[in-house]
Amino acid sequence: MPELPEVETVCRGLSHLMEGRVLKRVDVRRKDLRIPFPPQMSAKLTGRRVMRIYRRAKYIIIDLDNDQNVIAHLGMSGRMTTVNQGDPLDAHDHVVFHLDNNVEVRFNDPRRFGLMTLCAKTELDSHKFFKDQGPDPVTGDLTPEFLAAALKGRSTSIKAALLDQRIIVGLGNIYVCEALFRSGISPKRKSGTINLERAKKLVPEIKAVLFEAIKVGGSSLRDHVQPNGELGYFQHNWRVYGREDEPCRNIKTHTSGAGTIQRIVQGGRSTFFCPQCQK
DNA sequence: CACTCTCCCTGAAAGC
DNA sequence: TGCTTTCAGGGAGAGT
Repeated sequence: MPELPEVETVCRGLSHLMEGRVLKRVDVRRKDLRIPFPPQMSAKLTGRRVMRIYRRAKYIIIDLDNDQNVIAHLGMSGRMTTVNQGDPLDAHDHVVFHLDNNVEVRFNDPRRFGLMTLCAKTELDSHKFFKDQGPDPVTGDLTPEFLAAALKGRSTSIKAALLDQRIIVGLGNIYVCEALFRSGISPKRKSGTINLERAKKLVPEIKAVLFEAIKVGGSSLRDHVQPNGELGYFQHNWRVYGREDEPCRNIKTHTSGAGTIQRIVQGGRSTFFCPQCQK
């Protein structure tokens, strides 16, 4: 599931492959993903040079040599792969970029929760995807003071609040669970009770879990591309996510008997946590 | 406005 | 073994 670190790693791989290259041809192989592709997207991209590729929240931004940006989101099953020109297509290869060095980059997304669209550069900040978004924990100015203020008076759970991209961007289900565990904060706690003292524990752990994942992603992939051509995915060792009924790994509790990781459902989504360590 | 719920989609895994 | 059911989840929009 691509969250901030995976998108960051995909962007670095795409930068390596695509920056400076001309899009010789772009095949758009269906009419939509989560939203329709813009009219004439293939024609609008053909002949353009890729100037820069970067991450904004969980979106991939491709900066072209005209007034346009490509905006892409991987949803939950979206992947970018690279192959040599002419390799057999997969049924879920929805967009194929043919570069001017005979390399192909493909946007593959079986579940089609992803999207790809175009936006004038001057309208990017005011685009509906971005205009209400909170700060970025990695590149932005997320501080304990900001988070405590943003959560003040809210009755919803801290788990739900951290998934809300209007408060802060980049976190998905996995990293929210991991950051709360590392902070010793219960996912069930009301957001409004995250005072400055608790925010001072939480914010550094949000940043740490994301930075660590980006570092692993960057170092585990040669040139950010795996042997199978896939960009941006790597092995993780989660402390709580997906570990229901397994022993808690928090060393501090082991002296008094380790807790057991529990799974609960919040907002229709699984939350993993240690009731003993997280209060 | 704050908050919760439902839906979109397919493939892997679990259940029978 | 083979079929059916369940689950995963980001974000939009509807509903309370």
